[in-house]
Amino acid sequence: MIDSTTSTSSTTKTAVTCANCNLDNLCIPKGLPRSEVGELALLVNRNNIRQKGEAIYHAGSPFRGIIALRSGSAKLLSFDQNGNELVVDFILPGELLGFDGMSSQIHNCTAIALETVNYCHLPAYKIEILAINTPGLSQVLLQRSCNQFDAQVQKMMLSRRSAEERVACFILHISDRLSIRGYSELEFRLSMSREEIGNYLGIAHETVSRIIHLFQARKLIAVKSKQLKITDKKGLFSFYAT
Amino acid sequence: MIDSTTSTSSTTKTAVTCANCNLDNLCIPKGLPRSEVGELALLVNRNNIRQKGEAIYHAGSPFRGIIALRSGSAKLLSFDQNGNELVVDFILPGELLGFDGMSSQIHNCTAIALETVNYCHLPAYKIEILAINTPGLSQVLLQRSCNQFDAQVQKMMLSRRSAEERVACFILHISDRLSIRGYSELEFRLSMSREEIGNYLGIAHETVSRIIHLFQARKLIAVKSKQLKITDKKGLFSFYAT
DNA sequence: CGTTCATTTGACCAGCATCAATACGCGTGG
DNA sequence: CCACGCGTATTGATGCTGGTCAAATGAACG
Repeated sequence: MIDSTTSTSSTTKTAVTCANCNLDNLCIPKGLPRSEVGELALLVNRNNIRQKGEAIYHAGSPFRGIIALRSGSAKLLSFDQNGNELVVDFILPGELLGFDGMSSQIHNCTAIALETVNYCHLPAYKIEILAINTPGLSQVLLQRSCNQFDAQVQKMMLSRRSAEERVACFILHISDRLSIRGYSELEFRLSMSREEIGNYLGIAHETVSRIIHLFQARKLIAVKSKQLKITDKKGLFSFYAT
Repeated sequence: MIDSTTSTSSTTKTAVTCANCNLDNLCIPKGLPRSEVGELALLVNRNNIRQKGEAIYHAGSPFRGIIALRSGSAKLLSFDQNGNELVVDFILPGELLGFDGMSSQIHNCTAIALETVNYCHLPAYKIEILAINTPGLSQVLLQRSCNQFDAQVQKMMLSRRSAEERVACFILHISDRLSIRGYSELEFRLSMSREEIGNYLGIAHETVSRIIHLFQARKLIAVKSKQLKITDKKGLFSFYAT
């Protein structure tokens, strides 16, 4: 649940606002004029914390606004009628979250922290205020939400491909997203389990294991538990060029 | 391509505006106060026509705005790196189109008419004007675009299910969408080919044929070429309840 | 009335799910 | 510091779903 009363106040250390946040080129303010970033900063709740396994919001709960992950990662889940989890997406630092509740004002997905997360929260009612005072923000949010559309098309593409191609693409996609945010693109930690990867990609977790093993045998990657190192990016890439 | 110079002027018959259009509860104006609908009506290009097989816009072309289908249907395509078509969605009368270009200002999908279509067009630059004068519109567009997100989650669900379940769900989904728009929910024409259905559902067109045959044998549906009649809706429905 | 494309139907087999057993990693407590 | 236990990951064996190839039938259109 989004609940600012559980937030750690940011006044205990140097105040971080949107204008000086290290994510300011990735997060909501991207593309906003500097003056409007200032206005945005006044409306955002910062330093919300969730531990691994805790929910950021639940499916069925009312939409409370848009969330920007500052650190840590999360998974976005949906459930089928039998209660089976479906991993809709993984959310990495600097990425936005919450669009699944904007249409109906009720979330149809659940967001769970995969490790300790720290996030900012732009409350829903403030979005409406901003839409009037800060027309640029509406545009930015609209573009961001349509970004999700682009991402979904990519996912559909993947669902037509072989299990090997899906895993290769998954690894490269995570790598890309991390590198945009300043992390190493060749060596990182997969914060999600094999099961969650399989669920996300639509393949069995055993298949994920087998393919990761195969990629190691082919010297494309080196894996130690959740730590992953890409040793032959071109080799991995060649999977979806064919 | 969106090009209002090829439009048939609406002045030749009784002027249809957003306020008296029979789709006004489904299209962009849904949820807008009446006064704002009037403003919207002034900015929309009406009566754009495309014949079967013609493109409404192409992937790679600049985003020109949001489109609302007044009649006819269309398919939204993407292409993989080998040039294979991927049917991203089918668009039915009263539904909106064009969000795939909003994020980057370049369309990453191609929209093709499946039969003669008549559509309205809200130009991109007018969206920005409206965002200032008509704050409600931004909200509506934002909600609509996030609707797409919800729809994509449903599609991901489908991609985990068996071919039979996918076809059953596809038929029921089309039925629902048509009935919302006042068409018969039990008898309608599938304007797309088996190939396109298969492409959309991620299965081979032969499999689509086989399953449609199977459903007929089980008395769930009656099919004559592209004409389809649902004879046992509950039976079809039971597919994704299990 | 023939040409062309869409659809149907059949036969075969590959990819991946599923089931099962084992190994590994990690935290807990002795 | 090691032993135990539980969850995650790996690895193997088997079978089914649905893809692919091929041929036949049907529909649309000039």
